[in-house]
Amino acid sequence: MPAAAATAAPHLSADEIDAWFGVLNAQAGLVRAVDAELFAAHRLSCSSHEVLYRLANAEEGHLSIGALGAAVMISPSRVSRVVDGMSALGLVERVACDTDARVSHVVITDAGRAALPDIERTFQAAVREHFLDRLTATQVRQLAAILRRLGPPADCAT
Amino acid sequence: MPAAAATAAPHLSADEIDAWFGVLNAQAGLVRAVDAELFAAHRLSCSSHEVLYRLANAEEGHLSIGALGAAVMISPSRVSRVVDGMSALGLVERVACDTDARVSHVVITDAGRAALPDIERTFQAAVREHFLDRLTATQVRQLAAILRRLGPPADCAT
DNA sequence: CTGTGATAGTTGACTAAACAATCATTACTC
DNA sequence: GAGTAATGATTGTTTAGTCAACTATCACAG
Repeated sequence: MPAAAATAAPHLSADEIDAWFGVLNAQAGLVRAVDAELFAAHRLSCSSHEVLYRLANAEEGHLSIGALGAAVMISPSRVSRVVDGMSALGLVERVACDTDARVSHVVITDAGRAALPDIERTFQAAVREHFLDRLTATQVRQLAAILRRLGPPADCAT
Repeated sequence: MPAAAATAAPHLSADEIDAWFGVLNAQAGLVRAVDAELFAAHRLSCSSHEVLYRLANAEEGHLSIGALGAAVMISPSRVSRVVDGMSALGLVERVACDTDARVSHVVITDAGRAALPDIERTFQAAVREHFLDRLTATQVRQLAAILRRLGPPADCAT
C-alpha cells in the first residue's frame, strides 16, 4: 500500500468507490458494445433505440419532445435532432398537437412498427450477451431495484 | 396495458429492462450532477477527476497514457487531450520514460497533490449527495459486487 | 546490423451531447 | 382583451468523445 493512497484521504469505502466508478465504466462499456451491434444492424444508436422503444410503449401512442427527453435523459435539443434522423429513416413522424400548437407529438410510423421486432431482436440479443448473461437472475433483480431508486436525478423539484 | 406493448414483444422481463435503462439513465444523471459540482469548484470534469484519482493512487506514482485510458475507459486520444488540459492547470505533468521513449509517464505534480484533498472533498460530498445517500449500505455493497463483474467489457481477449 | 512488424502517443476529422438564445404559442393578470 | 410571463421546440455554438492516419520508437528475424 503506497503512501500515495493516504494523500487521497479516501473517506469513501472501497465498495463506495467501486460502485461509483463501476456505474461510470459499466455504462461506457455497455453502451459502446450494444451501440455497435444496433448500428451495424439497423443504423440506430442506443438513444434512438430508446426513443423508439418509449414511443412503441407509450400509452397514448405518442410522446412530446420534452417527454421523450425526460424518459431517455437527453436534452430536448438532442431529442429534436434524434427525431430528425429517425424520421429521415421513416421510423417516426412529427404530428402537430391539436390542443397546443407548441408541442410536437412524435409518433411511431407503420414502417417503424414493422421494423420494431427486428430491432428488438438485435437489441435484446446484444443486451443479453454483454450485460444480462454476465449476471445472475438475483443480481439483475437487485440491480433493477437499486437503479429504480436512482431514477429521477434528485433535482426534480423544479 | 395498451395493445402497443405487445408489438414490442418484450422477451426481456421488467427487471431486465429496468436494469438496462437504469444503468444508462443513472449514469447520465449522476455524471451530470457530479460534473456540475466538480466543474464549479475546480474546473474539472468527471473524467479529469478520475484521471487525477488514478494517478494519485498509482503504485508507481505514474501511469502511461494507455493505462489511464484503460482505467478511465476513454480512448488514448481523449486521454492525451485531457492530460493537455490538466497539465495546463498544473495538476499533472508528462515525464519521458527512461526505458521506452515511446511512452509518456503522466505524474501528478506537487500542485496537483496539494489540490487533491480539496478536490476529493468536493467529489465525495457530491457522490454522497447524489448517489450514496440514496441507497442503503447493503445496496451499495451489492452494486459494487455487480458492477465489478461487468468491469472488463467482455472483449478483453485481444 | 538492417529491415519489418508491432506498439505508444498525437493530431485531424467527425459524431453525440449540452447549453444558450430564439421563436412561437399559451396562460395569467389586470 | 392587451400585455407580460411561462412553456415547447428548434437552431447555433461549444465540449467530450470516437476512429483513422501518422510519427516515432522498440522488438525481433535474418
